[in-house]
Amino acid sequence: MTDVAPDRTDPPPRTMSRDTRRQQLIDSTIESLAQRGYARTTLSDVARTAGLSQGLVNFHFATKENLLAETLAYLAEEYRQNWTRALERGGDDPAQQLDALISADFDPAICSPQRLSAWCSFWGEAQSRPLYQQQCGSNDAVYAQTMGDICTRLTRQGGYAANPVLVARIIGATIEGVWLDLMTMSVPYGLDEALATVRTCAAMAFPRHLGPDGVLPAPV
Amino acid sequence: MTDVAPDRTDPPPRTMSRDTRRQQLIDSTIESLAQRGYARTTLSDVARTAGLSQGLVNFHFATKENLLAETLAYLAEEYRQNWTRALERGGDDPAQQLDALISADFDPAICSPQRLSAWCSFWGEAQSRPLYQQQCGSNDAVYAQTMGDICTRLTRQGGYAANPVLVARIIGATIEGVWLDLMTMSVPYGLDEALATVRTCAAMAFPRHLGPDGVLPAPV
DNA sequence: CAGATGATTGACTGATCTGTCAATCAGAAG
DNA sequence: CTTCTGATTGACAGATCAGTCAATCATCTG
Repeated sequence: MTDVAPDRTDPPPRTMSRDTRRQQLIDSTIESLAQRGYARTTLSDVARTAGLSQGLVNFHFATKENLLAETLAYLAEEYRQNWTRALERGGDDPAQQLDALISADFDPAICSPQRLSAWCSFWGEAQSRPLYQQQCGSNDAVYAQTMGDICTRLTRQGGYAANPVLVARIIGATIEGVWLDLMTMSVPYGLDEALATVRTCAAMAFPRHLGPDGVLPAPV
Repeated sequence: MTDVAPDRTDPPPRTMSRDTRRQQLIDSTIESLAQRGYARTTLSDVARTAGLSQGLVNFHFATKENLLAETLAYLAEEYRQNWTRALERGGDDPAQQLDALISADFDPAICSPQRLSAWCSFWGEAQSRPLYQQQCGSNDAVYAQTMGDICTRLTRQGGYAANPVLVARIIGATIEGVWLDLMTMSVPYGLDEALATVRTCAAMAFPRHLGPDGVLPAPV
């Protein structure tokens, strides 16, 4: 909850190792989730992947459940920061913002096979674990609200007829569906094609502002 | 593989009990997956839910892995039959067929919270289990191909400009994304609103044939 | 160098779960 | 009624895993 990102690093060399180890173990957890799935991920796996002894996992995270909860929190925060920063770079134009939001979701750093697999592991278990569901849900709600606001402004600005909340839901659902495609298809398409797919979806809703390759040049 | 659906029931009373038990245990497995998730589903759970002794699960399915594989096969077949039959009732008109395919995916029998949870459990594990991945993937490929064909015909017939394969992918992704919404949102919208969302997506692609409430009356 | 603090190890424990199996039971066949 | 076949039970063995803990190691402080 309090210390997700490794901050305050430079001056004191004493506890630096603690955050390093925690991050190392979280990384190993993500890797193990991706390679072996949630059900078969053990603390021994995580420790071995990190090249550490298994007792250390309990030392730093107390319980397995806590390790997994903090791993999910890390992924959620990483994801949130990614689209938040992309949005800041998008300026004030809603079309630019919408495209920034979409593009951010297919940033290779966020959308790697490993990350997608880890996310999917949590989705599969979240349904029966209120803690996970809450963690996924609260973040998604903020994202959906942001997407809704952007679509509302773009609809108003461009004089579009469709219900912007519904359009935002469609675009958001398409993003999640394309993610699932990237995971479950035996021969998935690439990130560029995934991005083009969602952009095309957005272009169907806002054809005078967006195209399959991003924001259109001249809004007249 | 061979006997998924409970057929040949009436005349011989001898082995009827075998298929009954198998189906009973598969139903219990789905229930347990939905309530406790994949990782915490045990053979004892499944047996207790079915009101049977735990030894019986191994007697009928040999291994836990086999039970889960057959449960996934049952879900996949149930899903396949649902959209296949809906498509048969859709006649030859591609617009009718597309709407039938979309509607079928939100049939309460298929799209219940329990079924969605069970599916998501398998998705979460499928990444690391080739058997599951293959089973999910092969079915999805047929579905995607069918959706692609229908969109191709509708595009040709209606003189639409967009790439039908891309449109089919968008509609399919939206369906999967809406499913995820139904699972992960703390306050999800209803099946009617889910269906309206996907129909609106299809209407953006084929505005002269489809609307938010289904097939439009007059194709002129 | 000596002492203190915190990180690290790996063996161990207790609990849980899967799969086995001998014994039992129910119903059909003779 | 007796026999036979297949379903069913529940106890059990073997394996795995999460969490504990005493001992060790590294590093910093005085």
